[in-house]
Amino acid sequence: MARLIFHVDVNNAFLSWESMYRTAVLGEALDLRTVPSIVGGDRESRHGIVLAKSTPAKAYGIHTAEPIQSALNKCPNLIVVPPRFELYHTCSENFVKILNDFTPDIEKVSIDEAFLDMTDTCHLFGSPMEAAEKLKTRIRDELLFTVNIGISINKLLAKMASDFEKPDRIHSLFPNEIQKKMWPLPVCDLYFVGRSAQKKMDLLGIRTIGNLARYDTDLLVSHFGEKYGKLIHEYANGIADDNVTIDNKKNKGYGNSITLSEDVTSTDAACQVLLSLSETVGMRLRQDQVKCNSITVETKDSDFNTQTHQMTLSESTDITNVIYKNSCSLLNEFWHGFPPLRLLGIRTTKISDENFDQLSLFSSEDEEQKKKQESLDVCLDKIRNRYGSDSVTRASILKK
DNA sequence: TGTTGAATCCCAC
DNA sequence: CTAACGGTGGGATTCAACA
Repeated sequence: MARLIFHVDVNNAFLSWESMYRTAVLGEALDLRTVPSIVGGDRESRHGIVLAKSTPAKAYGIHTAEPIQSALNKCPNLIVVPPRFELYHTCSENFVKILNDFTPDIEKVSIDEAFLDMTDTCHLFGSPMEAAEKLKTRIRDELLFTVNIGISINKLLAKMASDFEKPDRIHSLFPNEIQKKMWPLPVCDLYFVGRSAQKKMDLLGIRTIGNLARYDTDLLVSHFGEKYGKLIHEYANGIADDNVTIDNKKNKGYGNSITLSEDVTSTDAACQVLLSLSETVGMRLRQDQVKCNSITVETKDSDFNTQTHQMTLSESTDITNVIYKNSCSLLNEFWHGFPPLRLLGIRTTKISDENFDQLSLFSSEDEEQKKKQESLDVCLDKIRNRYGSDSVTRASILKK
């Protein structure tokens, strides 16, 4: 049975929310949306990239995720404002609340976009266009920011449609419109065609989505592999068999990484960072009542070369100290102070939600030790939840 | 022959 | 003239080890 799918995308999300807040709440006269402006990370601590741009900034060729310095070179009078993540989360929650009035069948893709399966509820609001119009208007009137809405029969086409002309617009992309509306677009506009695939396709003379759609499937498979070759060919033809899945998906991994304000050149300093990362990752595992059975340590050196090393654990864990100790030994396997490290990260995978304790093959002494560390984590979690994450700090971090 | 683990690469936002 | 360069999560591919 044919479905009706909406993709709703907040226009320039962080920047819209920021300027909405500044004008409506702080009473600032300037609307950042009307001038070349960006929300950007802190350059002092080396987090200086573009998080969101205004439409006038985009006209200067400024892209999301590019270095702020590079953006400033393109537009010297660019206005740069710091992010307010708590605000954005609130905006996102309000956004989803309104979506919920149109269908319960919502898949939130990220902080600023969602798929809606409107198949069963659209009739309550009129035609698909009328329903989208009502949704868009409610968000604009009540929340003071604009969205684009894409309408089609599957997620891929709906998403492609929402990316058409912006802002504050509704577009449909039904199968009979693919040739006219989607095929003329550059191939890199197609979902899942990133930098690498685009480069390869350029060499093959594939410039538009239409070129790709009509390209020989077997030839694509030979260049891009069985899986990806077929997928991308189907996408170019608007074929995607995907359901809107209501978000109860569980994480397959939990990770944290940080670019340090200064390169690290000693194992002591590096392990201190790993401890802090172990704390946050461990806390998230315990919060979700899951354990991990594999740990990966990631490094990025001063030349931006990244490396990862991983290990499987003998026993699943959610204990901060176990994650910490193993992370340190992983790092010590391949790094001894050189080259200087710009970034450190920990990622835990092989997640299980077993609520039972696996029988230990080890001594009761080890069991005792484990129980102690578990209750230490429980205790620290409680204190931090009640009094804030800064209320307790490891002595080893204070020493610095 | 097929599976697993580790390292790397790719993609999205 | 060159540098400026985030964080999180999902997945595929490649290779070696192993069953």
